[in-house]
Amino acid sequence: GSRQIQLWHFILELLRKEEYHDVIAWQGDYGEFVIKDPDEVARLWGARKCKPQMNYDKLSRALRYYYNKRILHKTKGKRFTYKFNFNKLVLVNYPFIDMGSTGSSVPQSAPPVPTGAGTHFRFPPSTPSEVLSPNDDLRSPGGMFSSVVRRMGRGSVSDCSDGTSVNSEIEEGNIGAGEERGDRGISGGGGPGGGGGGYRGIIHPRLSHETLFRMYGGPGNPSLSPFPVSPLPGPGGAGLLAPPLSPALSMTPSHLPYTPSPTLSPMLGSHFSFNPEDMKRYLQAHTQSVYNYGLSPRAFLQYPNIVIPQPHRPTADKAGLTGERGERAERAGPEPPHMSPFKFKLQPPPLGRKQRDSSGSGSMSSTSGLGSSLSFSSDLSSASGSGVISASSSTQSLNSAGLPKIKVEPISDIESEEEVEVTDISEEDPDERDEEFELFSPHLSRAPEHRHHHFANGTAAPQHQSHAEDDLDEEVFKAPAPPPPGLMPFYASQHTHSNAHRGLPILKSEPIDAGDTLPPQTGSAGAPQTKCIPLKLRFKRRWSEDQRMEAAQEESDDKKVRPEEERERERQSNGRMEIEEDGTGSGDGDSPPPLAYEGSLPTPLKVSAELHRATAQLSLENKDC
DNA sequence: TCCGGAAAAT
DNA sequence: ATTTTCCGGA
Repeated sequence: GSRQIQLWHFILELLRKEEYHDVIAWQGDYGEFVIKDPDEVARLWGARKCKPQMNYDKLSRALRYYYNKRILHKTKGKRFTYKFNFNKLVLVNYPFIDMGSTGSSVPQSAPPVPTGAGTHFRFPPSTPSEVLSPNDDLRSPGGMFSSVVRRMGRGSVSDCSDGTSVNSEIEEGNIGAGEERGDRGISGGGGPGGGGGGYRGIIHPRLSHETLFRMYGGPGNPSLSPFPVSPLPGPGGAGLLAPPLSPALSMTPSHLPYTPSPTLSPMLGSHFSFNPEDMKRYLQAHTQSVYNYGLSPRAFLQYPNIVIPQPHRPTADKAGLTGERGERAERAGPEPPHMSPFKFKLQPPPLGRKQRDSSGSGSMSSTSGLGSSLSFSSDLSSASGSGVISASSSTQSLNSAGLPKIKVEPISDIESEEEVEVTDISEEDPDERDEEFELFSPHLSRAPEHRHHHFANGTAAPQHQSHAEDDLDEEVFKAPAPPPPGLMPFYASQHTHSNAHRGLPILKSEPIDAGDTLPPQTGSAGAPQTKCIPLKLRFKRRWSEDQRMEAAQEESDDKKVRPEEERERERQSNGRMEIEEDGTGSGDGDSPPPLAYEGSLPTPLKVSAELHRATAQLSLENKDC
């Protein structure tokens, strides 16, 4: 039944609608949400699935199945609280988003930074585009909740045989009133504060719907049914109209380039897609968070388009400890704006080749600097074709601005990865690394060229790592399909300045070579890679960043797989107690994302804006029972 | 409450 | 393949 809506999609749907804030809402941080009214959520879910007998017990069982899939985790110690593994959900699917250019707007809800290191650090270097497009959009009213929903031809109304008849609010987000809302809900009138009343009152659902539809070029794609999901009466209330609703759109004159269509949708099986713009932002945020958390930069490897500020690193210094790079950050100027708080090794630009390339710039990818050098083998990718190889890596080119951009080497560059992992990120838990690795590099393959390239660099290292173990991953996490060519313009439009020259990412397809594959590190970082690791061992670790912070209250992984360690860790974690509670007073100031719901929500929500945004854009289809 | 095994249902 | 149902156990 992958065809049908999946529970996590549904949850996300609910989460992004303030109508349901009384029932389920983001709380805590970074993907954490609380089911405030389990019965209601179950009821809604049951309605959607036409399973009147649904109850929280069953629903929660379904949620538990997500644990191993790593879509969700339980936040221990907090009742009815779960957490999305958002990274996976998003990043994996939108590797092609260029994070480099988007501006500094990311700050927001990057999850709490443990060390505080992140403060001065801004991942996305400021760029011209940043200037041009102020990030204020983040806060702007309509921003985050616009969404595009793709519906099946008949998807709009699903009728359950039983009388429940409730399906729809979610599906129809915009339709007039929710029938069932009446019963519980938002009784006060629209949840958040009864005061203003829900946005429904403010925006005419219909109107907004139409408007958006239009914006998206709806006519062209009838299947699209964008609608505003959130009120966000912005300051001045101006935000109600369509344009404001989607800052992304407004910023992107030609948002049209990205027209979610079934075929184009990155998520193949699931009908779930994000607006590229938002994704871009999200990714930025994520990136920042990665930095903040001191995660392995490896995460970036999967995203060729990501430009990482180059710490000065003329030559290959392998063990380069991080120390030095730390502080010279220069903003504008031809130099890379930031240094990364953590140490990682960037792939040295292949000098000789680089130059050649710059002149020749034959095929896009390598020259473009951003071209993706990776390919994801996904259903689509196969469809889309095969393989081109992007050149590797590192060719970096100066952008028009003259900023040297360095692209982190995709998987192919094992060496650097290893370096990173082993040398630099000591803190990092091997497991996590694995996780990350796996998370972000679903199905990658190396092109032969890469190898050569590497050697040329002198970095010939035992490369493996391409690891192909994603078999474990679920569909949802499958590698994203290569961005449709049509999408690319998106970037260009966004970043005319620096990125315009970039070529389209190219897909390279390469059969996964088992031999090459490097199994995720199982534990010993330093240990030599073993070619074959038992499947069990390879099982992915569930968590990544925040998990660690949160202290491990969460089990690290599948007990089954690695019983011993896990258990232990878990024990420790359990020992820990959770203090967080709701927040009334917590000074934390939950930061509901920049969104201002109207006024303020009754309940302080601490939500990761990125999460919000991203989820806001998701679309799902198929609501038929 | 939460966790998962098991089996059935879709 | 995912979810529903049922359920014993912590």
